[in-house]
Amino acid sequence: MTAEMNARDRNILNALIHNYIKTAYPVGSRTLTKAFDIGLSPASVRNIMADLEDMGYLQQPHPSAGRIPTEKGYRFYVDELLGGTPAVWENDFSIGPYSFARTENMKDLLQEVSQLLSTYSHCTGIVLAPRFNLMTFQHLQFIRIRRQTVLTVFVSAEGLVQNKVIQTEDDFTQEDLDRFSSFLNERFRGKTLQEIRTRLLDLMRQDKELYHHLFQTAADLATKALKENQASDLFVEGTTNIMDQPEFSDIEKMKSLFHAFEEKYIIMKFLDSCFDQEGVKVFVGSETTHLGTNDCSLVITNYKIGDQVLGVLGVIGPMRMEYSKVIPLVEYTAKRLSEVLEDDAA
Amino acid sequence: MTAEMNARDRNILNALIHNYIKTAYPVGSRTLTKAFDIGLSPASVRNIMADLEDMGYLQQPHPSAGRIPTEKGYRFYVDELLGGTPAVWENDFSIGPYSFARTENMKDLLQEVSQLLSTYSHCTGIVLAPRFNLMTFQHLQFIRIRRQTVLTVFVSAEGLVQNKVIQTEDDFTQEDLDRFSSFLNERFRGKTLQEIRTRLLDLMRQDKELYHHLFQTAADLATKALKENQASDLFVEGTTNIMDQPEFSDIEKMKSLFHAFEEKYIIMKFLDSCFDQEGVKVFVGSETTHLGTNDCSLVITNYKIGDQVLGVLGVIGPMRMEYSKVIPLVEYTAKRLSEVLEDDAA
DNA sequence: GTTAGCACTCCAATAGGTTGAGTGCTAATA
DNA sequence: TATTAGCACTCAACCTATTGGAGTGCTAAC
Repeated sequence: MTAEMNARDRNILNALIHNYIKTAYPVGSRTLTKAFDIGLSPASVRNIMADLEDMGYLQQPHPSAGRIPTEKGYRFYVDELLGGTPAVWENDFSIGPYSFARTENMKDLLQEVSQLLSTYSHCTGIVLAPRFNLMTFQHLQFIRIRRQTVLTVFVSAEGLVQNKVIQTEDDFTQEDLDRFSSFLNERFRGKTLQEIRTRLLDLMRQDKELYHHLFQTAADLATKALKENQASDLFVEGTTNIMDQPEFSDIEKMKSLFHAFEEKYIIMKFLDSCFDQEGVKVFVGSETTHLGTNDCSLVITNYKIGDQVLGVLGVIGPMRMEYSKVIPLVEYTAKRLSEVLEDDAA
Repeated sequence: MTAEMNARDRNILNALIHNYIKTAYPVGSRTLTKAFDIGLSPASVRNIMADLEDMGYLQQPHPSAGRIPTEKGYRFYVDELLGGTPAVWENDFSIGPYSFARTENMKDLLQEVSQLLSTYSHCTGIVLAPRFNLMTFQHLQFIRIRRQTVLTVFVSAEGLVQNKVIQTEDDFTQEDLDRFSSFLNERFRGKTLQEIRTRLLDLMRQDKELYHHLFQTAADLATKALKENQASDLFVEGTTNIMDQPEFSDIEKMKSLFHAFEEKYIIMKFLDSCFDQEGVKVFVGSETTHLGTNDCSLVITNYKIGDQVLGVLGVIGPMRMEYSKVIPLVEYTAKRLSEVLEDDAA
């Protein structure tokens, strides 16, 4: 039953999926022989298509219609038929003036990247901002806002800025706070937050008497300031692109997807789980069910500085998306972003 | 033709619009006499409805259907039929636990307000963050990021924080920057940015020799830091609520509205223009055409500290929205937000 | 001025008929 | 044995009545 696929079968499946991605209509045997130069008659193609359906790669919307790919079909297409060298598949994906400015503002940069992903893919672009945890300490500043209330400003070496308001037990003057700041900055610059946090914990656990009061207080403030922050940001752009896709003429499907766009943590949780996986990952159909949808695909990869993974970016679109363009696009974009950030950090 | 409307006409119009808002179906004469206790027969109601149609308040989707309100009808309903004391119309709009915490983080607060507006209105909530210009100076801090690059952190008395990265001609040490900061903070605390900006301009125009070098440089940095910023933020929540409305089963209509949600400046520009108008403003149908839609209504008002208007908040929804609930909701929310901010500033 | 009655209109839902794209199967072909 | 031509069949999509129901406008009676 689940026999091995020969070259001819693969060829047919490939052509059919290509055609369906382009037209969004079920593909019949005749159409296929006309559009692609397979050296076979429609009748032969029909036999092969019937086999492919038996194997679970194709399905018929209704008994006398053409075939459309199943989820398994897409999976096979992505894994086997597109080959192994993404950048080559369609490196003519007319990237044109695809270069984002070395923006001073990290948020603007990430939003622009998301925007570009959406523009070139005609789907929705997503960029998960760097995880707070993984950033490198550059500067921490305390600013007195009012009694017992302090604004903390953290600047990472990567250029990301995080503000946080904290409450303190004592009421410090700005001069006190400045002293804490410079004390911490001297010691922590260049270390990752993760390192710093564990070190802070260790030190604070030790006997208070052993340490200078200044240090104790500064460490306390720093701990509060650098505490695992509110979830980092997610940039979602080009959501309206998705409304053009015929598969979303069903309002209910669209609603569940937009719900995920609105409640960003849904998507973030998903992206987080793929944080450490290398290379471009493709999730098809029910593999994205955590987003509240079964009809979407997700193409993502991570971006980094050196070996340090920072965040995740990619594209959300209908299952019937142009993988042959989107996968290289996502790969290329991540590479470019990594480069830009690396230049910046240098 | 456009004769004066008598009490009976108004009564019918009122009942009809109420019914249509509830059901979203065209309302016939029979339905009306059954649902509301008007002391008239369907035939009489029909005559009146025909008059109201002549006057432009009602229309028929097709010749033998019931009537639905026109834009003019809604306008009249909002202006004349709802009466003049919003808070009283339906003060039972079950506000329940409607109280937002005195959040430390202004952004979270405004987002929460937007969320609440959407939840209670079943439409989309929008909150325009305070205009940068109108805020009161509390603290300005400079943080050296790298050569000739400085992060400026501005804290307003209202509790809003703005970060901005600027380039400088000279390469200052952190000590230099700290001196500039404290110099400026001493002089400017409590003044509005508008005041400060004009004063900075005046002073910088004067002969450089007259002034201390420190002041010149500090003023230069401050000018850059406080320059009319990127547009302030807009918080849009509950966009999926709108998908439930039958009027948006037409994807094209929905798309244009979501386009406005995505390109926030479209909405912001509109809100900006209503900045100084007192009280709750209602825009019906084509009056919201700047948002790229003709089928929506917008209910907004401003919020403030004392007499100082800070920003704008409100609700976007279909023309057929529950004005009698939404208008008091918007008014009440603005009042509550103003109170919270006032408490905070004190 | 109000209302009952009636003829009329039009949408919406239903059923029947036709078309066209596509299939599966079988028998003929290379 | 693999491939193909031919044929009968299926089903969605479309068009065309047909019907039922809700609602109107008008007129005549109250």
